Amino acid sequence: MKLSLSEQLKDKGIRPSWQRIAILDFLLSNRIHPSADQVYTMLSSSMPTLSKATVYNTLNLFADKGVVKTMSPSGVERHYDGVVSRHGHIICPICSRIDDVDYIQDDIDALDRMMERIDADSVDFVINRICDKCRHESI
Amino acid sequence: MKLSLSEQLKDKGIRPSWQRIAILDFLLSNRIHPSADQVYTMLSSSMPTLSKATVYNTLNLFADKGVVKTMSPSGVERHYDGVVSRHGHIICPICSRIDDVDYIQDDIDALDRMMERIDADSVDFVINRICDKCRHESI
DNA sequence: TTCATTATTTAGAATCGTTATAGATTTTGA
DNA sequence: TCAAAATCTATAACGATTCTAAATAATGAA
Repeated sequence: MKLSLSEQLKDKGIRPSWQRIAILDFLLSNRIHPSADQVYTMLSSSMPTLSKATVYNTLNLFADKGVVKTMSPSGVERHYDGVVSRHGHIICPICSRIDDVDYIQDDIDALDRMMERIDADSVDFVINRICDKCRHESI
Repeated sequence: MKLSLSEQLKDKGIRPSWQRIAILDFLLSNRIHPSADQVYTMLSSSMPTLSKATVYNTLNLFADKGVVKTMSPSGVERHYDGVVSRHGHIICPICSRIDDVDYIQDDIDALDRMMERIDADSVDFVINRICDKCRHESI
């Protein structure tokens, strides 16, 4: 059965304020791996009283509790992914665009072997690939 | 045969100023994956006129030319690795310490298969593991 | 419900990492 | 040797993130 957003947050020990629910909802229905600023900008039109500090606090809280994963493709701005099930990311080294890529069994086996060998808590791939848009523009 | 640092830089199209050589030398002889600020702080005692801007400029130039690799373990500060040959990184999710880990053939095969499949420019593992120091302190 | 307590949100200031600017210095090659 | 180009320096500016203190909202006991 599928849990509501509110119940998903409670499950992770997070009190489900409407701001938190809105931010999680945004991440799950817009899988664009946004930055905190993008989340704030895109939500503030429908939530005029939303504060940027709340967005940062919430995303940090989510990251702490494992509700989101973070990545820093450009190294200067943190981006957030609301989908925490196992999948990889293709990152464009030029524009820092992030796309999802599903693992095939081969990948999962390799990751599992490495986790075992290193005694790791988690292992992920980072895949660098110039995205189609940047590839065309650079011609 | 082994190239001097100066020749290594020339090979990548970088003019080998003594600041650039010193920064590359630091990265290669202190494999601590330092931040720009760490590089600046640790070098400025022996190079009193060194400017922080030079460190940032140089590290950015090195990254552009493929002399170093960058990573953002904590997401707020960029770190630099002077060793660009293929190897993985174990990152402590608590203190952001970065350690090297050599790939075994198995890993390399899996990475190569994934690169082929995705048409990627490069693929790396990101291995999360609480380091021994943090593991002990959390007891 | 009412009240006190605690958690959350807000706005703005402060901080920190990084980049931009402009002038000084060094290097290069004619 | 001298002009042109590249590099370095110091500092200002910027952008992302965190901190602070006050306001608001939620909770639970009486």
